Amino acid sequence: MKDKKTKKEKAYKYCSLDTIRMEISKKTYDVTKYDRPSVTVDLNIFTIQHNELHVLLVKRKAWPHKGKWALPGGFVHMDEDLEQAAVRELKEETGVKDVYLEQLYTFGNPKRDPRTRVISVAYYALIRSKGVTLKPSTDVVDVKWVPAYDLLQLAFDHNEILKYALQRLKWKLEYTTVAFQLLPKKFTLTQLQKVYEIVLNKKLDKRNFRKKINSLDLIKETNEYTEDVAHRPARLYMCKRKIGEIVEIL
Amino acid sequence: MKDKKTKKEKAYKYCSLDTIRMEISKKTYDVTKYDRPSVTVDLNIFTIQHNELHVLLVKRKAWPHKGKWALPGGFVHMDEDLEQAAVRELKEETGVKDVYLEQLYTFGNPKRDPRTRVISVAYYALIRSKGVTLKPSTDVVDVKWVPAYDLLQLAFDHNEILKYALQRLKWKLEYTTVAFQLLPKKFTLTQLQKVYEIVLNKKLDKRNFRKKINSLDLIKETNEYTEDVAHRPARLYMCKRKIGEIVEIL
DNA sequence: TCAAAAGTGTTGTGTGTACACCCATGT
DNA sequence: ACATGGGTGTACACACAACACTTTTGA
Repeated sequence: MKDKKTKKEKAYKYCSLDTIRMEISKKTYDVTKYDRPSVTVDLNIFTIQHNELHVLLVKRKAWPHKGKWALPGGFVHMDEDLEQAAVRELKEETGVKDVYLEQLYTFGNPKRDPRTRVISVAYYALIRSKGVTLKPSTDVVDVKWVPAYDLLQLAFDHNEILKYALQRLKWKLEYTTVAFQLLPKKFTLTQLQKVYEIVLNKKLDKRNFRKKINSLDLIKETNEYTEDVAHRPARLYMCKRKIGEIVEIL
Repeated sequence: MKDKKTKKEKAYKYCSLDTIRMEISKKTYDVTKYDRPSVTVDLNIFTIQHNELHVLLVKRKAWPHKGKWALPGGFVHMDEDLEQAAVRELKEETGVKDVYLEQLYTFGNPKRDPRTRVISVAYYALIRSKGVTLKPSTDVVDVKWVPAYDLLQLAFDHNEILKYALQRLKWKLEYTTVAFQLLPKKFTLTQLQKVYEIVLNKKLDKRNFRKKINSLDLIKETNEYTEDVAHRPARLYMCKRKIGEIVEIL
């Protein structure tokens, strides 16, 4: 082992600079000989508004699909991690920040973008839309929340991506603690139940839901109650767990 | 609507070729102005041999990580789908073909490859290793099956990728019908149970396992039995379902 | 006093788990 | 006859589903 290493070092020591350059170019040959695709990130950002699940869309300013609605996203820079790129693009294009992103899937159909070969790594996240101000960047004409189940014609293959994200979201809700990301820090049990009903798109039994949530040690009660409501005030709860933790919920 | 289209066509009709070229270059500006990363696929191919889970590895011929074991994989060509690339690389590097691949995750740490920025889309698959002949391509020194839980030092971030694949594999086995991919077309219930015990790495109760499998309508019995065994022959079964179908099994 | 949502238990049904013995074959 | 894995049933515990009435507040 040691002998070999010494030998190798020696070999390099007496090489001319050109030989070393050639050596390097040989070594990187397989990397540089191919054309490279572009890589983008696309983001599925969900929230709940008016008792409906919404997704964040941007209106495209430029060709291709100029004027169409699309998922926010953009090109990955050479020196940044994929998730970093996603966070950056989201902030740049929409003004939304501080979200916990999760990777969804990578879409690589060679024809999905007419400009060139573009491979897109899709991410998704859930946020509380209260207090978030959307500000379209110079790259897009507009940003808005759209009901996630509206069959809008999106740019590129973004309909497919969104469909996939919605599927994953349902699964995540049943098996992890992500639902709490859609709620304020302090929430009522009915609000929590609504989140499940909206995303899973089915009615749930109040008593069974509460029994289940209580049995899971997910939340702790506070001594605060909803105020100024025209009915009995509801106790507020807080989530005990880390976001995204895996727990079988429903 | 119709009016707009006519207008656009007219606009182009009277443009000089140069104007059109400029137009196109403006349109594609955002795509071409960035350096592009390379994109690879990496494959986690699993099988069962000698009552142990094995993963397919190749020994690297060239820098970087020359001589180290790595997951098979390689660069995605400009005109091929990601999964196509995975299938091609697998066949080229190892001789393995006809596998049902599933996408795992995309790894994009900027430093994961010392040559340049390389983003890797990881895939995984389960195969029956009986009858598969491994033949290393000219790109690699060797190909072999390695026990999946052996803590081998792999090239790049392949240890991390493999760990992730093993986790996903366990999940897949419990919630889908992938286990059958590790078995011959006709198999005994004990063989099926072994697959679960090996991958999940825990003993299962024979009677409960059979009861569960039978209740799920996954398999149909044949009238064939194992032959030449030094004990009571076992009935052979076949899978009724499509591979990868989602069914809660354990 | 009415409207509106909050909050609270019991019972039946089905599913998972633990557990031990006889059977068919080859040597 | 013995070693080896094949094949089968029951009892208990626990989780899930269905279901209705009282409480508290503001208007």
